[in-house]
Amino acid sequence: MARGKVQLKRIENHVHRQVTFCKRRAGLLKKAKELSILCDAEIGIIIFSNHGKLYDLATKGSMEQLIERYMKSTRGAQIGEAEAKLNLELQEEIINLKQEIQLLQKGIGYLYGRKTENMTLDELHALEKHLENWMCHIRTAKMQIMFQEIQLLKNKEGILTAANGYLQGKIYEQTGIVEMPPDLTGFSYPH
Amino acid sequence: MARGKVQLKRIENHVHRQVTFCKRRAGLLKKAKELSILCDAEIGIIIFSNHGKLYDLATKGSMEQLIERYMKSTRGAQIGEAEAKLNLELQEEIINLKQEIQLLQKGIGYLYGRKTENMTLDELHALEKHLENWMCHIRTAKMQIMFQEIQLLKNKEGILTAANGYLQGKIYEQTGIVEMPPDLTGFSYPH
DNA sequence: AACTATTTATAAGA
DNA sequence: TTCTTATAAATAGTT
Repeated sequence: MARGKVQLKRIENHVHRQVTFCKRRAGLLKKAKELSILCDAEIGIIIFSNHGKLYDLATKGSMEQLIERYMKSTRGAQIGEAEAKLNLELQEEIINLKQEIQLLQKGIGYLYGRKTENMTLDELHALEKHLENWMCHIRTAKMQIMFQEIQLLKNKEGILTAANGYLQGKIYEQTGIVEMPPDLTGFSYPH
Repeated sequence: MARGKVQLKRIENHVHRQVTFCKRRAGLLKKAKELSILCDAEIGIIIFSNHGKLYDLATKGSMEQLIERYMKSTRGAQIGEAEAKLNLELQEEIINLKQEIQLLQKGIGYLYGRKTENMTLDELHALEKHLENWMCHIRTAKMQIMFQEIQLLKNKEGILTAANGYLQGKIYEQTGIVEMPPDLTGFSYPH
């Protein structure tokens, strides 16, 4: 626009392009600010240089707000907002659940008398003993369940071993060959 | 910029403002397109008129893509993605908390005398961990109380020792005799 | 970064 | 709105 018309195409000279980018970018942003002030408009400009560097401008409020407004204007509602709302709901639910847990824990505490906050040393001692006792019971229960499982597995093993022997006998009858099961060396069958 | 300088402030005349908005908006968008082509830049412009009407321009791709790029450029990750992730995490936490509540409810049932028949091995494991955690808290509370008592006793000891010395001095003043307290051998006064 | 010859944008008027 | 035109602003090429 001065000392020679410019062709509307990519400037190939690297330095020249960089200088022009600098000048025109400043001009563009200035024009945008003027338009915003003169005509009371909300304007946002995002510029990525060919090297990926970001330049931006938002008159009136932040670019985020402007983008929000843009989203609302182009689509009915914005996805992000719905997600944010859901997030808040979930967080509330978590708070509620945590309160419920606290309540339950207090309920357990009350079983033994009082809240732990106001308890004396002796009471804490007593509670600790109770809890140890409870844990002992739980461990016993666990042991029982595990023992039962072991019994069950042993039974299964016995049945399988018997079936195995039967099948081997069958094979011997028919072929005269003593067929052994596949390699199970190192695998022991306890009784 | 012609036939008279313009003041950089809101144009009060409604019609005049509307005309200027039209002209300058066109100019701004033209300049943006030129800059984009000449300097190989990606540019987005969002304009809301004072009446809320939207005008926009995105060189290279869509405004959505540009906003995506802007988001990535300004923050490390994108809000939407981060929120979606957060949502999943929150939902997981809710599930965990609900399980915890079930566990505690079952545990309370057990406390009241019911047997552990209705609890699985995993549940018993988890309950055990809970109790261990609780016991840990209780032990911490105990330690704090004991530490406070020790501090209190040390203070008392200091006061009594001082009083003792004062009284011995008094006795010596009046009788010339160094009066020792009753037999406390084997009892040490730490500092 | 500063300078200026030109081009471009645009304010006011029609 | 659009066209015209005088003038302000922007800026390409140069230093």
